[in-house]
Amino acid sequence: MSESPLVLEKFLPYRLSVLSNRLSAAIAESYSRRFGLSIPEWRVIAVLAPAPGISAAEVAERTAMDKVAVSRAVRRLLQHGRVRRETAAGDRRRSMLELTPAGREVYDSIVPVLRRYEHSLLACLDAREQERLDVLLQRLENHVQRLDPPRIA
Amino acid sequence: MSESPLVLEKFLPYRLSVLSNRLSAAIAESYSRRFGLSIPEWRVIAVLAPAPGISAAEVAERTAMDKVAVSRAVRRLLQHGRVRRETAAGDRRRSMLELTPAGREVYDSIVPVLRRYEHSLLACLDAREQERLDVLLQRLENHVQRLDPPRIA
DNA sequence: GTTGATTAGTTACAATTGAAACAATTATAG
DNA sequence: CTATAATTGTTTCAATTGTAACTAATCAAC
Repeated sequence: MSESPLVLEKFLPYRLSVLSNRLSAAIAESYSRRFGLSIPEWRVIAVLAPAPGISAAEVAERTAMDKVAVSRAVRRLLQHGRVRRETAAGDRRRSMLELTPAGREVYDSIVPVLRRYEHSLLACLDAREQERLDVLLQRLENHVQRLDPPRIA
Repeated sequence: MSESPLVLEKFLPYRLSVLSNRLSAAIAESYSRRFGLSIPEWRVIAVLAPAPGISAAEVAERTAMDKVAVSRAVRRLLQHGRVRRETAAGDRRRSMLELTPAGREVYDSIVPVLRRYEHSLLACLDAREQERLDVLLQRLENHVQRLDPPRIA
């Protein structure tokens, strides 16, 4: 019999999961409805826009997606004419990806909406609190990497 | 052409998503390896432990899962003898769920491990910072609910 | 150069998930 | 009562995802 039960609503990883899922769902709904984009597709677009010419592996790194997910997202983006792919000169395994004008249009339509949404989300915090949140998250982000995974008996 | 690109690594919903996914994956790995539990199954166990007798719908509410996911998790827990189900007296649609001794054992094995993990996660913040994080998350949690979803043009 | 190991990316198959339709029971309206 | 609606939970089918195996190209060692 455990002394005090673990209350899910107070358990940090669970709280982050619920909050994050709500946000992701709300956001994904908007660009899915308008452009038929999945979350992985949007993420690929988001990193290609400011860094044209990077490879699929680099996309995977920057989006925290695995290479299979990137491959599938890229294929659909190619099919819809939103991304262009060339083979890298000097290494024919590597691809060079960039947005097409159509892809750029999608990006340009979505960015201001997401900015507004983030803004209205953060409206419940004043400037100092926003700064604190940023610092705290950064700390957690760095720390999680080095953390030993939990091990059961 | 958007004035300044949206940098994914600084976009709050994305940051929360990556952080939360890392945490969930690390945690799920531990109880999956040891007990063959999925995340939904663990969540069902976690809410049944302190609230025996609740219905599937109540489980869904408390875990932020949808009823289909609860149904499937419960079925597997029943199969493994970790949960017991009765029909509610007075409403034969409703089920009454509770952990079996085997289910309770699983719970009791996992809880201290998750506590330790949360503790070592929070070790990168001092007491005041932990308090701040709690307040900020609570504010965001409340706020997100009332927020209009983002709408693209 | 040739062999073996690595790396980039894709494909195939299984497992998970989500949306909609469904059966069974209870509640509501007349 | 009876008909309609609403609720609880399950099932079904399609889409998404994850793991592992795979192809092709490059690198490293000798």
